[in-house]
Amino acid sequence: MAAATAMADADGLGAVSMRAVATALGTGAGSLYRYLSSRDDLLDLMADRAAGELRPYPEAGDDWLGAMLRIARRQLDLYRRHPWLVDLLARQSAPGPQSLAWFDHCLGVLRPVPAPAAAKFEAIAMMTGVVSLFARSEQSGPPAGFDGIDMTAFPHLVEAATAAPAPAPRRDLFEATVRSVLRGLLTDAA
Amino acid sequence: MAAATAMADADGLGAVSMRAVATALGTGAGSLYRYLSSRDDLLDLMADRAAGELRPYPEAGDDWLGAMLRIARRQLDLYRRHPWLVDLLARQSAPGPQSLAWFDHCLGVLRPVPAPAAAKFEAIAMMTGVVSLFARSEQSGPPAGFDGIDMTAFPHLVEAATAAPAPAPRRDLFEATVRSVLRGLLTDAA
DNA sequence: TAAAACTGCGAACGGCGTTTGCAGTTAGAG
DNA sequence: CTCTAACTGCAAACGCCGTTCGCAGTTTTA
Repeated sequence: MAAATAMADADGLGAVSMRAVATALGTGAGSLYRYLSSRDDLLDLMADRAAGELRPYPEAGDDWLGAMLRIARRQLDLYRRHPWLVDLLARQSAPGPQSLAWFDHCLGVLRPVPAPAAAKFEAIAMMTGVVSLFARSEQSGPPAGFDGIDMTAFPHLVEAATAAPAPAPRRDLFEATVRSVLRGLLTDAA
Repeated sequence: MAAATAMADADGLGAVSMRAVATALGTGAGSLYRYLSSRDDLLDLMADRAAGELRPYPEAGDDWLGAMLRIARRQLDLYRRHPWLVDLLARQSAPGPQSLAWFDHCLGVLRPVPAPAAAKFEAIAMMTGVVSLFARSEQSGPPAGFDGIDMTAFPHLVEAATAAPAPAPRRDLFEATVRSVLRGLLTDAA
């Protein structure tokens, strides 16, 4: 798991092949199957191990929203450290103990919130999703140039591109989004 | 593209192999490279073709938020029709003409909004991301059973699971989330 | 009519995840 | 102490994958 994680951090999930991991461990590809049932199994273990890095969990003072925001920031940091984690979020596999512990802590933070359990599940999932969106947009950099495209067909795009570069008031986009999503999903006041 | 799209709709992106597409077309795998530079190229073309299904674009009346919500609903419908599109969102490749046209239309809808162009870009991207999160959560079904796990370590999870099944007030979660994200990112009132 | 360019295509290459059978080692029973 | 059974590490092999290549057959150009 350590070897595979190091390789994924450096060169992405695609670099984590059974042969590469085995080579890093000084053995053959087939040997890994004494300890793992499949490559997906390895990926699951890596994901749960990384989820352990979310500790220590931010504790809720009297305001659950502030605690959830700190939790979201820790998630974002984790996704920055391990960009491949974002790709693993899509997969549907049984969550490991570390992931469950984190989820349990979130439920604990949300305990004073008067909302049904299902709503809290959805809110936590949506928060994780929003964090992953920000992580991904940070990774992918600027949105690719429009080279060799007839721009006359897209007037609004041209207008926006030629506008003033940026007045840059820019309050914290991440915090604002997470806050609005959580408040929108967990409180009656939309 | 039509053959590949049909296969992806039926069995997911993994079923779209060059050999499978070629077989459906009654030829060999290598022959496809006379028309495509790579498999990624095929995927890009499929994505842009699917983006064409977003037409006709909902027109903005006097309220841009309502128009954006209708646009988001059309996106969600598209992702339901073509679940594999969600997987393609992660890739960073030059957007095709259909995608650009859609994006341009969104900018047109947002024209009366007094926000910098960069904020509008971010808002549209975040809306697309949120839609993809909902599409994905619909696809993946219930979040996998907790079989053979020591639940005593996760008290809040147990409490939430054993709580009343669901009071089910449940206003429209999708619309509420999209609305809160757009208003949060494009208006001064957070 | 000859030459040049282009098209379709099957075979082949390297890499992948995974399976399998074989040596070498360890553990247990008589 | 010995024989046997179970387990471990491992390299070779299997069937996929995306992609490249060279060869025929056809069409365009001179």
